[in-house]
Amino acid sequence: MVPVKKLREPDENLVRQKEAAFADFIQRKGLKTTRQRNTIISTFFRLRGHISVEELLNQVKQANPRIGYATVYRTLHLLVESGLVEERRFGDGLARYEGHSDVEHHDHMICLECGEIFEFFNPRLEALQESLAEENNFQIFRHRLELYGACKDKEACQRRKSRSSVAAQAE
Amino acid sequence: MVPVKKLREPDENLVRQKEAAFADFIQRKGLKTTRQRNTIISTFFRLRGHISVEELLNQVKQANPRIGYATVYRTLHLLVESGLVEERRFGDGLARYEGHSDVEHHDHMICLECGEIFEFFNPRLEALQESLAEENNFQIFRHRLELYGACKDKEACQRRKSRSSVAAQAE
DNA sequence: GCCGAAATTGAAAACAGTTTTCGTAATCCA
DNA sequence: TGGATTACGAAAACTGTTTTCAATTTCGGC
Ligand SMILES: [Mn+2]
Ligand SMILES: [Mn+2]
Ligand SMILES: [Zn+2]
Ligand SMILES: [Zn+2]
Repeated sequence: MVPVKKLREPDENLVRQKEAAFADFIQRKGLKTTRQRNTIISTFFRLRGHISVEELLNQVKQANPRIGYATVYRTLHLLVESGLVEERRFGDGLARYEGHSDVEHHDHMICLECGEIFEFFNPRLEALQESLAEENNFQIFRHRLELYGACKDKEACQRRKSRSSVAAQAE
Repeated sequence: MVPVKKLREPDENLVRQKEAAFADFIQRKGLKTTRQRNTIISTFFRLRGHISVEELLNQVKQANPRIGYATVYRTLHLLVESGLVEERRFGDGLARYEGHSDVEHHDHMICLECGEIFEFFNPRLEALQESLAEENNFQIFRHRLELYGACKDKEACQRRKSRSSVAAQAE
């Protein structure tokens, strides 16, 4: 029931498809194709999970060490604007990015002990939000739902939980 | 059905109760009572809504212009630590604080046009989250649910919505 | 291919919100 | 009331992100 999505290995075909979609976007906007942007997006799309700027830059530098933060930030903004990528913030002060294989919306459970992030989607939950909004005469554009807690099945997370109590949330 | 909470005028008795609770907290921690902290907390508890640090400092300065950012930040941390106040972040890059008359948990709807924030609580929604977590062997410590959108009943918000499309979310 | 306007890059500076430092002042218990 | 301890406030530091700016690259038209 309501399975947590497993993070897929990025599918090479899908990656190419996205690269093409981004190229389209760039062209439509009258922007230029550059070596750096190509490096950045192809690196990004081949990563999985919720990637921070620093993580991405580190990977990118392996392909081209001269690429700097500014270009990565700028390219991520373009990716978001293109709709191919979503920005997330889970309260650790870093922006994280995910470019999902499927465009589906989903929500997150974040383990405060091991940092693992589970993704889930539940239609009843979504519908309930809609109906609550409706009742208050509110029109939802988007929402965010994050459950913070601990993995129950990992001894490590349960062990740590007992001493460190609830890890403080920074930002 | 599932009423949006109206922001109450802070009740003078409740405010005094909280001031006392904070004094207790300070004492239990072996900290000292200071004029500045008293000014800050009594100002804070008499405000309503989701207060930013700058907003609070502005108010505080009316009582004592010599109080600075550092002390306000430090006092807010203590308030959060005491459990009397919660920190919120709605994606505009500012921390906001609320000290609720009732300790109840609640979630938020945020109008991206006029900035108004509605609070709501729905037991079915909460229960559904629990059961989803259960299914994934996840233990929830806390969660955050925010619905971003627009007031349906304010012409201004509907008007603006049509041109500015969805306001971008900064942080 | 070459020109040149327009876009892009990268290093460094700027920014914004928040935290820390550090010298001075206030608190409060023995 | 002495004096160890805690707090204050201004300014500096910090962090993640954005902007600036001079130099480089792109690309449509010749
Ligand atoms: Mn995700
Ligand atoms: Mn609230
Ligand atoms: Zn959802
Ligand atoms: Zn809730």
